[in-house]
Amino acid sequence: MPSRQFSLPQQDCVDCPIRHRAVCARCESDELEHLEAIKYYRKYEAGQTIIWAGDKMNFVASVVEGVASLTQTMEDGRRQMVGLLLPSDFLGRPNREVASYDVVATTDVMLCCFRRLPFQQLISDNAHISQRLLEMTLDELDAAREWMLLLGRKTAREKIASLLSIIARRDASLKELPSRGHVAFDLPLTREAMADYLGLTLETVSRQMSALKRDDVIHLGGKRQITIPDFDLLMNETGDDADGGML
Amino acid sequence: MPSRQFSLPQQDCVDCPIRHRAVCARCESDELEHLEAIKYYRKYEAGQTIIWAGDKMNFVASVVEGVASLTQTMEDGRRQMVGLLLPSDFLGRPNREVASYDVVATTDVMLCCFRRLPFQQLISDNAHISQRLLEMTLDELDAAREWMLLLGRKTAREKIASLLSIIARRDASLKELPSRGHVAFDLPLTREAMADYLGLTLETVSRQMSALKRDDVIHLGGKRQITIPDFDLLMNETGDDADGGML
DNA sequence: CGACATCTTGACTACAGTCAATACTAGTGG
DNA sequence: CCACTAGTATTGACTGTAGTCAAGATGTCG
Repeated sequence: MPSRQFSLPQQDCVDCPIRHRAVCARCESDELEHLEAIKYYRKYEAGQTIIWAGDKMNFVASVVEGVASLTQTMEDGRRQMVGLLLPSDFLGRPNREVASYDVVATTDVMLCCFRRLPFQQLISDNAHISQRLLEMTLDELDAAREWMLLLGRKTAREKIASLLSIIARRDASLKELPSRGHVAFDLPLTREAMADYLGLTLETVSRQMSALKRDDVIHLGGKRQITIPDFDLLMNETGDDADGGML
Repeated sequence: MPSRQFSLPQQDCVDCPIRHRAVCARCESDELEHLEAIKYYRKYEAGQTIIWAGDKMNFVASVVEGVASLTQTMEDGRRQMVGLLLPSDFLGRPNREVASYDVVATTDVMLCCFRRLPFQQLISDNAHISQRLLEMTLDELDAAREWMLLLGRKTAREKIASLLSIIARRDASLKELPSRGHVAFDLPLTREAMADYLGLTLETVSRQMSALKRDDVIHLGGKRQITIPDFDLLMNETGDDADGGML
């Protein structure tokens, strides 16, 4: 099957929606010019696999729009999502040729790609890029560890509540709305993707969603439109500290 | 309770056992001098808490000897280990004052500490250190994601087998022995610590250890001395690809 | 030897998984 | 417009793995 990805016309970095959060956040205008020279855009449709584990990757990229997931698969088909890539998140690893995980577009996705070798060169020359990349990697590591607590110790109900609160919160921060009181958002994941994320089966996800609805913690309009009447009520179900912890 | 940690006499970096794997691995001799100026050693006894989550940390450090664990605790006492620090691993996060996790010495531990502010200065000035730190952080992220697959999708038996194979392998690499065929090593973790690592209860850990013994996958001499008659047999129990995957 | 940690084993329970039937939704074509 | 299909989601009945509670066993150190 031929790839459906295609290139898009060059866009100006200064207009970029992720300009101040992505790996290029700290760059000055002359540094941006170097990046402009090696960047190109690619678009993927929802459901498309961007990279298979084991593939050779000749680029790294920032997610500009949409949601993608990193997934590990065992021989017998058991799957675990190990990362969720949102706008401004970084994809790929400098100095590594081969992808470690499957990367799948959960929604339509736009990537800002950099050819890997020139990008590696930039990293060793340019402190602003490598410092920002370090910072972002440390944040991802913190998120991965938070997730390990969820996978290892939380109940199914707590897992669902935690996932909803995470998505609600980042959705709010994107729209610059407060994440308290009444909150509404679109769920960009299928029940199966939620199950892969949470280490559950899709039946258990469905059951717990129904239970949270029955208990008026969430309301559903259609399958994907979520309304949370009281954000504190949801937070009580996550098992986390009431005050949001130290992160 | 007063801290039992104490400082030790200065040691020379060139004699350091982790010289070529730690955050200082890439440093030239003049760069080492800068590190020497801000470093000091600290020793902790097995069982001692090195840092509490929420504590202010005024240093970062490399583990020189011993094993320490990073643990997250929920309000109701449920605990999940989220990191295992071995010799050469890095502790602490530049640009962060407050610790995110409890750090506990599993065995006696020796740290090579750097005062945080001067170290941050070094990172922004010195590409060798920040590049090495980025590389180590990316490795830790990969390990965390491997661990997420274990927590989310593996059975209790597979979890135990995976943990034993991980410890066996790094023990072998430390002693520069092959990790195949007949292998023997000391388990540096209690049953409870294993349970915290694997997202299980200590009873389940004990039962599965007994089961693996019954099936001749492992032999026990005392509680902590593990012998593996055939490493491939153990690998078959981990649920991982036979060929060891792409990592 | 006795005291305390750690570990093992047993009986029972419960939470989430499995298998299967049914419902809902959106898209396609007659 | 409706019928048909395919993908997604819900619900039910049953099973099984790991958790809970509790009693003993083993090991270590004073």
